Amino acid sequence: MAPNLTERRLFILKLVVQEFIETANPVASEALVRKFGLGFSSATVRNDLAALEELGYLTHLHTSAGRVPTDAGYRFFVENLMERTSLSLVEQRMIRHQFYQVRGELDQWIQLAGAVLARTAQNASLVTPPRAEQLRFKNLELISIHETMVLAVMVFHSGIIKQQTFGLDGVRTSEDLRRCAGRMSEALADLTLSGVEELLAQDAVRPHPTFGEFERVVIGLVTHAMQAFEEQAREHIYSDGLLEMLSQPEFIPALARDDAERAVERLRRALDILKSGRGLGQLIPQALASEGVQVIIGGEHSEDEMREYSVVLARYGVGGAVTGVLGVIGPTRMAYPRSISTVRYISSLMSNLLSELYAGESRPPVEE
Amino acid sequence: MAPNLTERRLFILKLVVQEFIETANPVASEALVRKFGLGFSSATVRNDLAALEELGYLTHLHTSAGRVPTDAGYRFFVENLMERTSLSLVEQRMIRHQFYQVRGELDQWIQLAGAVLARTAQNASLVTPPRAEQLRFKNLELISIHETMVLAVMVFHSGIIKQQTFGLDGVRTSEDLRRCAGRMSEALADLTLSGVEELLAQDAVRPHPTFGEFERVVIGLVTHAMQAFEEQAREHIYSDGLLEMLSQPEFIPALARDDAERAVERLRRALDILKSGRGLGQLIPQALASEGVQVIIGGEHSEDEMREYSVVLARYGVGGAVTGVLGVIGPTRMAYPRSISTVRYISSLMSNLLSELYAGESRPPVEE
DNA sequence: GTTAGCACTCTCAAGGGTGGAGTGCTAAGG
DNA sequence: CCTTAGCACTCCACCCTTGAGAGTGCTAAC
Repeated sequence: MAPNLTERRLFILKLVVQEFIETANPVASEALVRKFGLGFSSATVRNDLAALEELGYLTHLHTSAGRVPTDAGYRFFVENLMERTSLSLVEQRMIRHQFYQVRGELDQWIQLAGAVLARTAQNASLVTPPRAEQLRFKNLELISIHETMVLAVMVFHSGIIKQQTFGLDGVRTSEDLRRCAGRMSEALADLTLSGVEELLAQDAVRPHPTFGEFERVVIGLVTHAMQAFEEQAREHIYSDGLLEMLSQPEFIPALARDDAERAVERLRRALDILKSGRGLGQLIPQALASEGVQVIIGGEHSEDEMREYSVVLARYGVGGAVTGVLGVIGPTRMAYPRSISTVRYISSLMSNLLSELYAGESRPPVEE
Repeated sequence: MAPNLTERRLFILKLVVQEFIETANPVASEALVRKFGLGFSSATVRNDLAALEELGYLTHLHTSAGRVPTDAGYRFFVENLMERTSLSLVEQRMIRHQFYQVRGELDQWIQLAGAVLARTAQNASLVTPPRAEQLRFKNLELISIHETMVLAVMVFHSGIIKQQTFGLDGVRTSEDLRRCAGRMSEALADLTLSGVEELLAQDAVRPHPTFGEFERVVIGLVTHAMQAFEEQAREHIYSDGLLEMLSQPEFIPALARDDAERAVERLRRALDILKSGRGLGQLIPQALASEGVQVIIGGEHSEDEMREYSVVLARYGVGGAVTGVLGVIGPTRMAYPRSISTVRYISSLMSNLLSELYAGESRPPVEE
């Protein structure tokens, strides 16, 4: 800690950050003294504020404006000043209850997690589906939709399902299809993508005794589906809470300190980020490789588009087996303590649910 | 047609609407004469504009402002003045090509339709998944995830799939599960929701000979899934193109005639409508029951929230069997000809794709 | 090191004036 | 009777000014 950071200055920094987070207005020396009944005068506070500005933790937009935290200021706040809180037990219980109501429906969890994150942190949320690092084939079913049209349902370990329809050359009975599906299921069981590809390659060299044209088409289909999935899983990000984020003053022209113009421009930018995932860059893979809650603040992003946003992320999942990332995204003036505790809670809740699903053993109840 | 609607007045009305749609600025008499080289003076145009205003097709916000179409004006334009155009062949081909690339993946169609609609009409889009008016059970598969956890995959006619995991009391082998699934598949085959419910009810009165506790749990699961689906299908609307809609001047404060405030308020409203489907009211069921492209303009909506928006909708699907709705939503100042032709094209394209899938017979190629 | 006092800076909101755009009306012309 | 030129009138949009208020930075005294 820098030498000229006295106890008092730290305290004042903390107050400034908290106050700005709460009110979204630049905070003035006088106001601090008044609001918190500090035992020293506003002139003293002014000196300290100037010192904190010198250190790079605060700025002000013009001479007669109050102070505003810089990214470094938020960072310092998050690392050293913030009190580590948890969601209230009531909130925790309400959240658990909601998850209980959609038990068994994995894809609902993701949506629910997104919605709860957004609502609780009052910002946008993003969730990636849990992803096994390697998809393993489990089972195949072929269902005739009509004479020449077949629906293939592929089930993978970890409960992921892909469906795909395709046309036939000739007509096949359902019995025929069922037998074929059984045969294929056996042949492909437990294979990963590379395993399936290998099988296909071998078959090209020395044709498999029981495979016909049809079987090869199906294997091609499976390969395609697995490839598509691996690709898409890397990309696809579910997001929610635009409306919640929009209720932040940064996006409300009347309240925005600067031009109304910019409020909307900001909004467009935010939408773009959430929709395309552009700007998130390496954040997701990075979070997947880390433990605990990651906080990335404004200019710390590698992407310039994110200069005005902060992201709070955490990994969830069981062991190294099935993992995803979830988090909150919002303006740098974000209620970090709340966002962090929300993300932490939801990620551990999701981890528990997943481990119940996959390991059959539940961890001790989530507690903070 | 009202008696004092001369040829010329109709022509002028058409020009005003087109011009306003294009520029988003109130259109002045002088400007019309200049831009289109009309063979009569601005004073004449002014008289006609006044007459058209008298008839309720135009307004102006204050004495010295140009004319703006009313909802009735748009309506008249759409019904009587607009030229019925089609998408260019190049566009049609590009769109077809994109659909070709995701052939076989039904849920991708929906997303693609949403994206294409939005991009082509430069507004937000909404698409409901194709829905059979009655879900019919086809097939069930039970897959053991681990000892006490089972994944149920339910397949319905029309290729809809639902999955649900659930816990077991005891341990069961996969062989056991498979047999059970086969038994259940047979028992429930081709039943609708009410059929399954009836079966369950009968079983309560006089227990089915081959059903055990486990079978009853599974039937309960199926019922639940079917109920959830029927409920959700009614509700769930996929939407896209927020960004496209945001690029309309109505949402850009600098260009909005009125306050910047309102541009953002409008936006929040639009987001809310798209996310919750609130405000769409009876539109979807109505569109499902109609043929052709429906246009609902501003105040014609039953819901007041939609006063500033128009919706262009069309049903798609095969016969009465599997149908959905897709369309475009945007400010009343919408490029109706383009929106309508886009919606018409995409809906007939989707219908073709679906009929290929379900009927095995393809309609003649889509052409306008 | 702390504080009171004060000059200075900058924003924000309100007021007033001006130019321009566009209409509505009237009276004259075809 | 329809069309048109001319003109007064209205209202917005923009600019400028002004004054109040907020908050700082500095200085000198404690």
